[in-house]
Amino acid sequence: MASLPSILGGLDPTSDRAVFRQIADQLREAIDRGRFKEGEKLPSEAELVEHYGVSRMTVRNSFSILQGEGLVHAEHGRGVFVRPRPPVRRLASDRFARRHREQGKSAFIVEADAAGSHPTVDSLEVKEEKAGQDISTRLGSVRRVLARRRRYLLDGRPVEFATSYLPLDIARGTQIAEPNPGPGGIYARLEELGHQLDHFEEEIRARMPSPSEVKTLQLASGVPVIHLIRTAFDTSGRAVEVCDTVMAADAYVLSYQLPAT
Amino acid sequence: MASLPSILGGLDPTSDRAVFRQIADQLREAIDRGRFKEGEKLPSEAELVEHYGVSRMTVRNSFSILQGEGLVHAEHGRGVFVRPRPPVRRLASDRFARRHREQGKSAFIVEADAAGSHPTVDSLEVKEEKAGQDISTRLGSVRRVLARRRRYLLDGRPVEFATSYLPLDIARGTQIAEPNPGPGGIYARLEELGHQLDHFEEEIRARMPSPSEVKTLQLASGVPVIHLIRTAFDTSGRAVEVCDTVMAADAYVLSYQLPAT
DNA sequence: CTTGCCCACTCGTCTATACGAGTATGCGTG
DNA sequence: CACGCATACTCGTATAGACGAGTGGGCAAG
Repeated sequence: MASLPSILGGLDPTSDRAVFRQIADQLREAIDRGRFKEGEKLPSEAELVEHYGVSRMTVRNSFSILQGEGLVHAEHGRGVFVRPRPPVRRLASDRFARRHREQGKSAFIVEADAAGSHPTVDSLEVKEEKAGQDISTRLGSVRRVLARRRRYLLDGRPVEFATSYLPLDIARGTQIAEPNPGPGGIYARLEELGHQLDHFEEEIRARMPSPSEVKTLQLASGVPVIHLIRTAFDTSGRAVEVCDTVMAADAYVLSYQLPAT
Repeated sequence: MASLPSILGGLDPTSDRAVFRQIADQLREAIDRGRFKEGEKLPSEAELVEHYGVSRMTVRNSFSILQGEGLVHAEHGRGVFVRPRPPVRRLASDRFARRHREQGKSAFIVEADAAGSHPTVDSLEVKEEKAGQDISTRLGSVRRVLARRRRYLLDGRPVEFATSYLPLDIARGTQIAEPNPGPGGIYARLEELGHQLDHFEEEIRARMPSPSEVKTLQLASGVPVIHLIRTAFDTSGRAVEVCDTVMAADAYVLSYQLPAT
């Protein structure tokens, strides 16, 4: 690494911009310009204290800004690093097309394999439970539902946590209530049970994660989540499934095709 | 407000959870339980210092956690407040349907009026410029483009900043290059120019805002942005427009309909 | 009564210090 | 050579204090 003064400038005492913001600005710009590359270690707190002639808390304050922006992450005992942009998983709007369902594996496994990643599914939980207000409304005022919870990982990194809710009168006693729903997933089973799927409705929000989501998805600070709620409708117009998904936003790009008609 | 000890508990010195995290946990839980309501003022730093018997920086540290989660926001000289969840704007996937285009006003104005909000559009800029790498690729290797920039506000609050890029050979000299593109917007003009629209492609990402986005959208800390890139294709398969939109995530829910075929 | 100022309270910024805990390296011992 | 420990360096947590600046209410002067 080049010497600090050659990368970072000095402070402007006449500026009304707070010192810790000025430091954050300089570090951010250096990162943007590629003076610090992805995964690279930034100068230590002590070095910056020395360089700028400020106290350590001021430097830490600067780092905390960059952390909130998702630009860097600190590792206890090692240093502060430029956060690498992880490879993203693209979700195409045709990902539930029937033709993708004919094969054996789940959509997640197939896609990940194709992308050369190592996919895993864990924390599988299948149980009957009371539907929350929102789920109940979306499914048409059902009281109890079958909930299928699972977490998806790519190369060991959790990227998505999803829960499917199905009305008991549809799912109870079927393979949908089993941990392994069989080839083509629960959508294939639903169609076999006579619920020909007609269309899906997806609602998308983005927000900062709750503490429990941070834990489940092992999220770095400064990484939002995408909250997707999908409702599946059969040809009779009935909502047959609601899938509530929370995704690490830095791992996904969602893609949709809209007709212009 | 009830007395502090009745709302907030004490600290657990035996816990290995940091004190400032314990305080943040208690405040978060109190907010979730509704002990502090939306827009309500939290106890001041001094009060919490007194209640917990810790130093002021520790309390501020707790607040900064909650701020990062988007739960609270501080106002200089006034206090720390529970951040109200603003009314959200729903974007339906049929928002570009031709029938919505026949009327005079823009989609944004019509929707906002219907929702009882007061819509504004400002920072209008229309100019020719060099296309960036990404835009150029999406439009099919064009070098220069017409860029239309505008910011949308609801009841005075900025919620969205959008830039439309169009190939010069299509847009130059037409009403599309005027500040006011006329009734139905640029999509109506494109169709009049013989570019019958076929479909749109939308890419969605979520991330923390850059400092300039924080400024433009007046974002509170802990609010991510939704980054949407829409490409419009005409019936010949040509990309005729790319619209790059950055939205305040707390102001939007995106909604899509997908066929199951 | 109105105006304007003062003051108390609030958060914002910054310093200086202390100790704890995780990481990595190198050196000395076996 | 291999192992283990000491040590230096890193960030994490917490204290105590100081001054600045925005807000709002009360009080005094006009």
